[in-house]
Amino acid sequence: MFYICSMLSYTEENYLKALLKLSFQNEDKPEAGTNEMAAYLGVKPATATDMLKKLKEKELVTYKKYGKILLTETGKQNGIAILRKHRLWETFLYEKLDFSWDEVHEVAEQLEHIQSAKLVDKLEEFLNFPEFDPHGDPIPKANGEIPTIDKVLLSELKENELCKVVAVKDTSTLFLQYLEKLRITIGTPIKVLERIDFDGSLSIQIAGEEARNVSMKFAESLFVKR
Amino acid sequence: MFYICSMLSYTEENYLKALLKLSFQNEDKPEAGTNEMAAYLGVKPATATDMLKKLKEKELVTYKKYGKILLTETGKQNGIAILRKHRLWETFLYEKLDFSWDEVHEVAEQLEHIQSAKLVDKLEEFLNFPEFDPHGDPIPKANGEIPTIDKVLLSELKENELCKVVAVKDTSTLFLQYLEKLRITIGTPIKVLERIDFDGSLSIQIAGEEARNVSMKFAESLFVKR
DNA sequence: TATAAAAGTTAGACTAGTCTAACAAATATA
DNA sequence: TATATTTGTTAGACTAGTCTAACTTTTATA
Ligand SMILES: [Mn+2]
Ligand SMILES: [Mn+2]
Ligand SMILES: [Mn+2]
Ligand SMILES: [Mn+2]
Repeated sequence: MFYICSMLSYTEENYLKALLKLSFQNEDKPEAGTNEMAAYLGVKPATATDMLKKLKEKELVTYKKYGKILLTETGKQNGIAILRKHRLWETFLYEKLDFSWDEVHEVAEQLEHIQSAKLVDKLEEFLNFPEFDPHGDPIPKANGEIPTIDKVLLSELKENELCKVVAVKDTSTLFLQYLEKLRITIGTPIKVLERIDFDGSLSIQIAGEEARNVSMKFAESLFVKR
Repeated sequence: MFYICSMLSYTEENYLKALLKLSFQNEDKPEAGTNEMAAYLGVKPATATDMLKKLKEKELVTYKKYGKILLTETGKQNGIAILRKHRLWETFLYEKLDFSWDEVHEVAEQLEHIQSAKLVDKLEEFLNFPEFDPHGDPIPKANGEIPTIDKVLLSELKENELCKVVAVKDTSTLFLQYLEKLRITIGTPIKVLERIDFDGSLSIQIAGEEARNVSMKFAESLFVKR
């Protein structure tokens, strides 16, 4: 794969991954803006502009003054490589080292920058070629392919529909710990008992337990499979 | 342990570990000089001087202009913490990911800087509390203790003495790959058949195989236990 | 002990990544 | 369309870590 250029700094890698994540987020248009990017990375817009120029120089993004930012194919493949490492490490921490799913992200943010092609491939093998990380997000393959799964937001279900949790949209500690408290994890079956039109909240049954009301915000943060 | 201060940069950590390694190397006097340190780290003396001032400011080393450098207790404990991570990661790569013993060091140089107390302790547990890394070097415990083992250089043995390999002194790829070629690894039994006074070389028997001659340089690079 | 060599320091410069403050362009809104 | 708001850029400054070149101190040696 001639795409993956290995002389990227820790920081450049973070920008590429951010751009990739933003391109997933803004589904239709995979473009991003300077401010959006800066906000995502926790830096000031001026800082993002500078880095953008550098990434453009290296042909990792296309962009012109006051215009939108788009990853080039090389930029995208590099971003995917980081995302792959991130999710493999999260899986390692979760599966092998007993980290909880709200703890893995922070450490994977560091581990994703370790440079060693052998390491990532061996890690994947050691984990038995997992397709999804602890949050249900797809783990890119070595060739850059990203597994897909059909999923909808819990909020999209109709009354009496049955489903299984497949991923979390919100990966914040607060949400993940709330899910743990509700004993919801990847694979948990949920039935929608009632939709409350007033505020968009739902009455749901978790793994056959007694009914429980969850907010619209909650229902829009959980991906399920019908 | 109030010793471990976590706000050390990647670079500061490398300086502390280098100082610790040098203090082991110069057994009697655990001091180091500026040039020695710079050479070890692959930077120029001027660079080392600057960093030294910073480490002194943080009370991680004691040192005065034109004087020798010594780690403070805090500096030492921080250095030990890095060394612990380095050796645990080397063990992980070797034991779990099938890295060879000449490949582990480079990647562990990166992994040793990952910040997460939970990670290192869980990793140690996952590896079953190993006492020695793939090169036979002791892995510091969480409390800073460093296991010891009595070992001598192969070159110190007399004719007809029997021993087992316990560690390598030289961890260069060239030496490690040579050992592999000779089918010598940690635990391999060796018998000294003859000492050649002319050049300090030895005739040895490796794991009961036929006799073989090894140089003085070789014999001074291998630690064994009688 | 005088001098040469080795060891160590200082001054000044550079890069990567960041910031603030001022400005410019694009977009939204009245 | 004129103006206000949002979005993005530039200029200039700062920090960490590095370098080279010139200088100083210490140590070794004749
Ligand atoms: Mn994550
Ligand atoms: Mn994840
Ligand atoms: Mn090593
Ligand atoms: Mn080692």
